[in-house]
Amino acid sequence: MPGNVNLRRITLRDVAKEAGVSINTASRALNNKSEISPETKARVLEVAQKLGYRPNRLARALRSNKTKIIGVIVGDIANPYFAMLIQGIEHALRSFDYSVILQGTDEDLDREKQAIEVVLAEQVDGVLITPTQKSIKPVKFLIDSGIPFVLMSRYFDDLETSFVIMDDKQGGFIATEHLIQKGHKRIAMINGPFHISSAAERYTGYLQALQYYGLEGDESLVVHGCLTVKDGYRVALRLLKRRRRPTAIFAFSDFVALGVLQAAHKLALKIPDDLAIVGFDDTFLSVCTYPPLTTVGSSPEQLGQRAAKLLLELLSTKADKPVQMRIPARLVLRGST
Amino acid sequence: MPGNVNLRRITLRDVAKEAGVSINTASRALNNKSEISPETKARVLEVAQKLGYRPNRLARALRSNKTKIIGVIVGDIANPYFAMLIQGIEHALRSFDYSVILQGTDEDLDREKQAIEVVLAEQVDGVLITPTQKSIKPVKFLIDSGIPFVLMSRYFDDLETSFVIMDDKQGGFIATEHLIQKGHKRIAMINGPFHISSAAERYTGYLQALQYYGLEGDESLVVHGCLTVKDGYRVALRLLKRRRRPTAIFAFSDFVALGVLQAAHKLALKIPDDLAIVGFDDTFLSVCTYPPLTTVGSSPEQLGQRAAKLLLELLSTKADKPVQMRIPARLVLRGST
DNA sequence: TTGTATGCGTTATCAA
DNA sequence: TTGATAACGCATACAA
Repeated sequence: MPGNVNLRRITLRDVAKEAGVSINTASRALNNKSEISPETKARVLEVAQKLGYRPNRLARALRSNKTKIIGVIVGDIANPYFAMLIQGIEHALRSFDYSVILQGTDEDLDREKQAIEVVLAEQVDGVLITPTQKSIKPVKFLIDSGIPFVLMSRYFDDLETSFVIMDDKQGGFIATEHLIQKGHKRIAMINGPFHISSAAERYTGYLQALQYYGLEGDESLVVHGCLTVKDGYRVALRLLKRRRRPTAIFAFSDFVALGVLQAAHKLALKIPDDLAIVGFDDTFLSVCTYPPLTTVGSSPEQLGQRAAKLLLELLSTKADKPVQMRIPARLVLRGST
Repeated sequence: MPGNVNLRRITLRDVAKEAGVSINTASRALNNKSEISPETKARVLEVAQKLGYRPNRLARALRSNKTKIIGVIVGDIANPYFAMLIQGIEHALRSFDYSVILQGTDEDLDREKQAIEVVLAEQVDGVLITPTQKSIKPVKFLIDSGIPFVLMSRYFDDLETSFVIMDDKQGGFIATEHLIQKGHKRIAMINGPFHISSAAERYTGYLQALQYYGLEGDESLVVHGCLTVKDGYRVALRLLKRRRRPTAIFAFSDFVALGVLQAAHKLALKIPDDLAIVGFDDTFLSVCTYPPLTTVGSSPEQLGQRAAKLLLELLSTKADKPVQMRIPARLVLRGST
């Protein structure tokens, strides 16, 4: 780490001069181009090393139209699900010399548009986004812009884009199935906002499981629109105070399940005896509670990694046909069921 | 949102030509420079608007040596404390047209060095960092590099840098004082790694409070080195299984306190009757548990915001003397004490 | 295999 | 008040 405060930054020109070659030869040496003799290349590399040359990414980006930066847009950074997603992305991109510019939308449409404008303004090479799905417009805008992007966790049925999502329908099914097999008959679902594809699909899976096992659904046991711990707490409290209360709750996410757990504790219900709870996403939260949460999914980190890798492929191959991945959900048994 | 796929991006030259002025006049108009007639300026602005001109940040950055990007380096993005910190930063920077490049260190020294190299390579205008403090080197390197930066949450006693931290000593004091006033005599502390300034200072505050109120400390009730929920769980379990177990635990963070809570539930201890718990940081976690956590601090979001604003000031004023802020800690009473 | 020269889109320095 | 022109550091078409 040569920390040269005063010295001007070493440029390619410096390296070239010192190595006694043209600036262009130096460039080729450093970029692993083929048309160059091994000796020259070695010499240039050595000099570059000696001088502590660091390419100016700005200049390179300006010239090559590639910033090596990826725009990442998620709902809420403080939500553990997104935090883990981001970690996975960062992890996957690190080794490929890509950086991440982060934007949060707070699940707000205007903020989503704004976030997209920002990352486009930064001329990122690609975008990873969890769309709010409050409108299809921002994503359409992304398509029109021509920039490669991958949707994460959510997708649009009527839009031909690349995405990496969970198999949410299946996830909803196995979560519900599990509760049924544990003997539960009154299974509530505290679901996310219905315009979000994952919420809609998990709900479908829930219904299918009930039907498959011959249980009749009870619409009054289903609440949509919950995203936060507070939502989960509030709704669970209401459901659990009913006369014929549910004996099991399938929550949209671990985050929401945390609120359910809180409500259960508040009402002094024993978990899982008085109430069984299944979360979703398999975030670290699910092992942080007492009892630990039974949950469905596969680590958000993995989803983030896959989305990042997919985007990189899209960037390199220029393949124009969208790639769509559904990660199978699995049940992670812990103490809450 | 004019989404022009095919069309070449509008440049300053286009605007200039269309407005019938020189490229340079156009530049002045768009950058609010003074030496320009109001009419010309108005015309240029209008044309720019009509054409949907977006300045190329890369070119601008290359020329002006200002990327309008801030490097943010934190321990662990998935830790709610850091997640909230990041949110605060993002929030504060958004309105000033700065973007954020994010790097996580996992509290690892090599990764910290690497992260710094990355943000420097991206030529960020400034850095916000929560140093691992496993070594002073990375921060020294930052100093040598000449780039403006602000330490967050942690500082080095023997280093003259700008920082924004909590008043951790005071925080440790009031947390402990609160427990003492609740009648507790055997107060354990599950502390963070001692090389981290906040851990060291909270411990000092803890000791001072004990002394101030005439309680004698018991070294066996103090454990350093805990950062995660799992750490908190493991250590709390051990402490609580002792014959003479503590009746209160002061945890290094809400995150650690979550583990303590888990252990308490596991042992079927009633909170706060059998065991009182105080967390630290006032993260959203503290309202997500049952019972909600009494905690100390002031929202990490605020700290992030202040650090970001301070950095912006440093960037604009070029003031060379470090600015150091200590945010007073306050006790947030909730259900766990 | 190597070097020369040009341009990426800005901002800044000078003259006009 | 304006305009021509030179950078910024790099990559690349083309010539040698």
